[in-house]
Amino acid sequence: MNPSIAKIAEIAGVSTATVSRVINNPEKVTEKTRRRVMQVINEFGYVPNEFARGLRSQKKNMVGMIIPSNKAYFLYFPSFSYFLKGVTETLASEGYYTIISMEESGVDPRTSYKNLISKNLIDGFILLELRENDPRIEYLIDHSINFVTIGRTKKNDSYTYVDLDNSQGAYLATKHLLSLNRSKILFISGEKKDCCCIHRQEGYLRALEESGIIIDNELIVNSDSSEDMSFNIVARALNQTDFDSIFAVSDMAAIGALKALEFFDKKMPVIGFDDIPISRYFKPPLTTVRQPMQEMGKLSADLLIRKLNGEKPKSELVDAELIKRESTLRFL
Amino acid sequence: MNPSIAKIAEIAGVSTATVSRVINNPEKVTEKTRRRVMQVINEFGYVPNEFARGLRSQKKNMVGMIIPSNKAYFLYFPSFSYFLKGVTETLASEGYYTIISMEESGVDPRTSYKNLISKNLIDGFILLELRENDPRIEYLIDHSINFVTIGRTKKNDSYTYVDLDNSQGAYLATKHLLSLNRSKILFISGEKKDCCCIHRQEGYLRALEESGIIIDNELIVNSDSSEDMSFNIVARALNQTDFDSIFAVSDMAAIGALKALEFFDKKMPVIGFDDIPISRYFKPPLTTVRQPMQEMGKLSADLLIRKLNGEKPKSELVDAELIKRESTLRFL
DNA sequence: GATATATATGTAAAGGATTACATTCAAATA
DNA sequence: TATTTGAATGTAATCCTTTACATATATATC
Repeated sequence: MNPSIAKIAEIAGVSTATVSRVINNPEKVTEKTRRRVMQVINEFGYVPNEFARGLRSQKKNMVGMIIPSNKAYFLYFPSFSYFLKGVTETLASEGYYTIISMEESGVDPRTSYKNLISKNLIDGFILLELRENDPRIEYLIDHSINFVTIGRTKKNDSYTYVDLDNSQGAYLATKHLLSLNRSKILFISGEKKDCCCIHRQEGYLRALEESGIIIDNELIVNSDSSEDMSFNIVARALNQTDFDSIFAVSDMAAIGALKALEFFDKKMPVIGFDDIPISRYFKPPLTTVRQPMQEMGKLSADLLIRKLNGEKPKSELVDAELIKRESTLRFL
Repeated sequence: MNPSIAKIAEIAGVSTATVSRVINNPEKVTEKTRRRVMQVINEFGYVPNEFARGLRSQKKNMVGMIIPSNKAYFLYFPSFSYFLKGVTETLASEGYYTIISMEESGVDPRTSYKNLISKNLIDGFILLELRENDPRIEYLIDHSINFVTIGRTKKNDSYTYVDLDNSQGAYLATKHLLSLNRSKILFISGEKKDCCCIHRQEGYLRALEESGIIIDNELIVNSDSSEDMSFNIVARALNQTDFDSIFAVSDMAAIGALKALEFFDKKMPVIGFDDIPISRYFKPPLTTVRQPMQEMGKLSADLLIRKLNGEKPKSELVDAELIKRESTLRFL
């Protein structure tokens, strides 16, 4: 079907080695022969066979991404798709392909990685939904596989990450609530081991401390970030705890909170995190913290490519943006 | 790193051919040698190198999916992610990998396909967002590349598709409005060439005709399915046209319509299409038509696999489901 | 028991590139 | 002009499988 390098070489009157050089190391070839070979390549529409190339050179031009398949992640997906766009477009521009698969639930999170690695299919990975002590990190380092994570663990000097400055995002959100003269802020966090949540809690605490407010541990609650659990948490808290505003670690949790408030006919400012599309359309529209998803996708792909080229790029922390909407503004 | 087939063969005391048979055609090997070879394979954790395999056998175990990158599609993504889950999990279970990339805007829609095909990287494709006279269909048929489409064109006997029964979905929606004693239904359609829209319009017309209602072409309007355009359409229609309910071709368009109604302080039943997550959370919660996305993903992957195995599977039409919510129920 | 047939296994080519090493050729130096 | 040096090109091995074909072994038939 497609002509092989041998055919191109024959027609151009050179060896296959020279054709290969024209493609991969043009500087090692005379201007004159380069021209001639390129002409034949173009004329015949020759494109190197990726399988042959990958087999011989061990460079596969493939990057893997294994997507968490829990429901929460899916709701979050609209923003995620911008991330995906950033990743795939950047990778494609450097000749890499993106292989995706879904995380299998109920198995060791390393299985999918193991699978792709042992098949010799992948140059590197982009890791999503990082957790403290994530076993994938050690596994990939042990197998000398290149990777970049989205998010970072506490011990983060042994790998390259792209992370939202979650702490700063939470700090902005908390400051915003403080500026509305709310000081008893219920913080609905997520799972304890979730790296994002840890940093967000940090930002929340920092803002409070900065304003000289004494931390009340009663006001910090863990959840699974779901709407339902958040509803229940707020419903219970309304009886048991004294609070005047809510900062939730995800938009869905914030929505659950708003529903609980509405149900019990209470009103107070609520902030979420992520800026999923629902937030804009919810009534009241939800104040939230937005991540530059596409940029993060781009960045992570960039860093990975540089790692694959043997560089040691520095990790990146990107800024969060507070999006103010009715759910807090109506308390101005 | 990973042991090669030669090493396994040596240790098991057989030829590489036999090892290969154990893996690919176990029925051609004695029970006894199969056992022995399998034991060595397991012991050393041998996994065939996909690049070598793909090169030699021309079976690449890769399926490509090129994702529309327009904003509308991204909002729709949460459901799309279920589709993706269906696709990747089904493909993975048969040993296929999923390569994704983003459609480049402003270029021939065939470019990305061309690229992957010429690199000899892909066994087949799943095509999204089909249009009437979609140039990709002819292109792929011409190059004898296997593919399955989501959606179908008018002329659909030359390829295999999975499609929602859009006509039936629209029929259900229209019937529902009729049951609320609304007969002057404004139909906000999408782009004229969009296959979905064509079928949805068909269902709308069928329901009306069945009830003996004379079609008023004034009531059928094309749009880009966006919230804004839909808002404007309804705003204008309120002055110029006589209608008592709205059926929009997408949830975002329905939301635009609801906002326009609210803005002009009018009330009437509105139905959307797709059941994006926003619909459930919008006020009023939106009546809409749901597609079984995960099932469609599964089905399309199934059909593609069967095509790759040389079968000629029949296309599939799946049922739509009407999800009744406040946006119509409050007019009961 | 000899022959024909079927089954299991082995040998080696092929798939299409990259690349270490060898060779050729031209320019630079003495 | 003879010699050295460096750049351009070619030769052939290599990456790791699969598979057509050849051979060996077991089974069935007469």
